[in-house]
Amino acid sequence: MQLNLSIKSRLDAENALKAEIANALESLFNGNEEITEALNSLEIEIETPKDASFGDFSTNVAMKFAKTAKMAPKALAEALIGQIDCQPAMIRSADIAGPGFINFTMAEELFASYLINALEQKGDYGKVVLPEKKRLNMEYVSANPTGPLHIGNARGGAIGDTLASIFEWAGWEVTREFYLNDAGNQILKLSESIYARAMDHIGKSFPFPDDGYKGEDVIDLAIAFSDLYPGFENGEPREVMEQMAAFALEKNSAAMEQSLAGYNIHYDVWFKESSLHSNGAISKAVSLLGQNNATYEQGGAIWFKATEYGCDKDEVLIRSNGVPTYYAADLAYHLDKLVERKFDLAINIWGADHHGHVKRLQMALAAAGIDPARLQIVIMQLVLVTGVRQSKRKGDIFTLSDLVEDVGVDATRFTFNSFSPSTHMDFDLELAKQQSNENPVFYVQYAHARMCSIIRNLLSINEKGLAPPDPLRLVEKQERALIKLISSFSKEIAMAATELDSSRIAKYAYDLATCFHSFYNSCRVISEDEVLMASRLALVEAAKHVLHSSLSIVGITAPESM
RNA sequence: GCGCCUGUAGCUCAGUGGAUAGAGCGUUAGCCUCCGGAGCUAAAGGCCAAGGGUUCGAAUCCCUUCAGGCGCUCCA
Repeated sequence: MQLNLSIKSRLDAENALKAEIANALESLFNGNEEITEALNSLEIEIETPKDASFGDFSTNVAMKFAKTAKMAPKALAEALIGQIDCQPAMIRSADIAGPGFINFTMAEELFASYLINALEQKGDYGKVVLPEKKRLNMEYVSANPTGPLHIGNARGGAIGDTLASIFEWAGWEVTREFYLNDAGNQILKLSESIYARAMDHIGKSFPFPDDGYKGEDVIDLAIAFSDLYPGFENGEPREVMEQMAAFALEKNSAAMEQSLAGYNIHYDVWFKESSLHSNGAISKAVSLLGQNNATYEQGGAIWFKATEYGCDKDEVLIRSNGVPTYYAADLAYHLDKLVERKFDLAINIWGADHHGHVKRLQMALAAAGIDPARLQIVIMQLVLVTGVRQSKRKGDIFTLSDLVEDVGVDATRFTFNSFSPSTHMDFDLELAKQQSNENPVFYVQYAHARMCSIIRNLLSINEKGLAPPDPLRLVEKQERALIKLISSFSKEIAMAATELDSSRIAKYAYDLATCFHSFYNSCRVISEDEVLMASRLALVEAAKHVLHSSLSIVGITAPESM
């Protein structure tokens, strides 16, 4: 048996295969300068054939390059195969199919190498080590502290937290951050709402603001405040409202932190918007744009020349009353991330109702001399709950805490991570509650519990000294499929990070569970054949590590029994 | 009116420009003397919203139209 253990995963194999194909093309067209030059810009793609019977990998390079090479796709494929070196540790055979696909069947030794690496690396299998550490700031939820977190925040939290873990697996150093909007008009509106409710509570009347916060939580805050500060109604209303704002901010942000902790989300940094107002960061940001000739004054306000940067209209940075807009604060905040704190990349998860802000913010960064690609925004479409959009300004909302209580953390996080962010989700609450037992998350967790059970059952035999596993014995269709899926884990992580799509990992975990259940039903692990038993046990162990890792990325538990 | 997102099985959703468009739920028929049946194996179910275009090849890229969601405040 000749093993090349440096090929640890599907990614490694793809890269080796690409190099092999590139070499073959090189030697095929050696001497033809025109074609050799075109080769430099050719991207060789490796795919999985639709049908496993076609082989393990395929490439369309012969079809793609046929025109440049001035050859028929099939003829080019034929010539290419003639140049490819079939080595014992890698490629076993290559053949042509359809209009000019080249299908590769890989050597058994390759799959053995995957499995041995997965067993050795255990819970670290699939982790990427970058040559140079990169730093990511991942900001998500960042809800206004004007009330409890709602179901849309639950989606953003699930997506952001999982994407953060994906980047950690992809080799990045990640800071999880919450931007606390503790300044601005909405806080004023909140304090007016509380004041009106508090007056109402003590039997006095005060007009409730037109677009005030009507939720139950505001009444609770008002009652708590009036109990704590009896006689508040004798104070100057504006001063009392300021006290109320501070009181509500503290209560609400603590409540948000607690709800998020109950949802298994923990932040490294809670960044206060108010700090940008008090430390001069906002005026610094605005004058930076001024220095770059990107602002002007009109009607007493300072404007950003956004149209010069391709936006629909110019934007106010400093109002005529001297108060900076949210926009100016957001610019200062992102300059703080990218300049002061020197993150290589900042990713924000925003609801679709903020999508119009994406270009404006990126262009303001550009005007400040920052590469706008260093800020990536993931827009998630809004969650509808039985046809009603969630808003804090109407009463009767369904909160994150309600959701966790009714549906559970695991099912909620798995569900939100099963849909790509651009899906307009309709969250059917009744169905989620009823079907929580049929939820796909249990199917995946059951697979993990089953793996653990098999390993437990074999523990006593294993301790007595089982024969060493021989991965080359794993030749059944289901065994091979499972090894291949295990080896694809790092590729899934890489793709999820590149596409900023957290849903890939939950889908992968589901596929892995399906693949394992299928293996379980057709291949018995416990067997008279001790080498086969040891080999299958090794496969189950490798699958368990990878399933456990993928569940931990999604932020849910991997139970050993259920 | 302008911009962003979406339209795929009865329902909820996947789908790297590639081969016969896939899952789950629901429907129907099977499967343990045996490692956990919260499982497995099948069947049925499709004009990929509509119409053009690009090319060896389009659910995927481009244009137009239709339908739905969201945005277009000196709000955040």
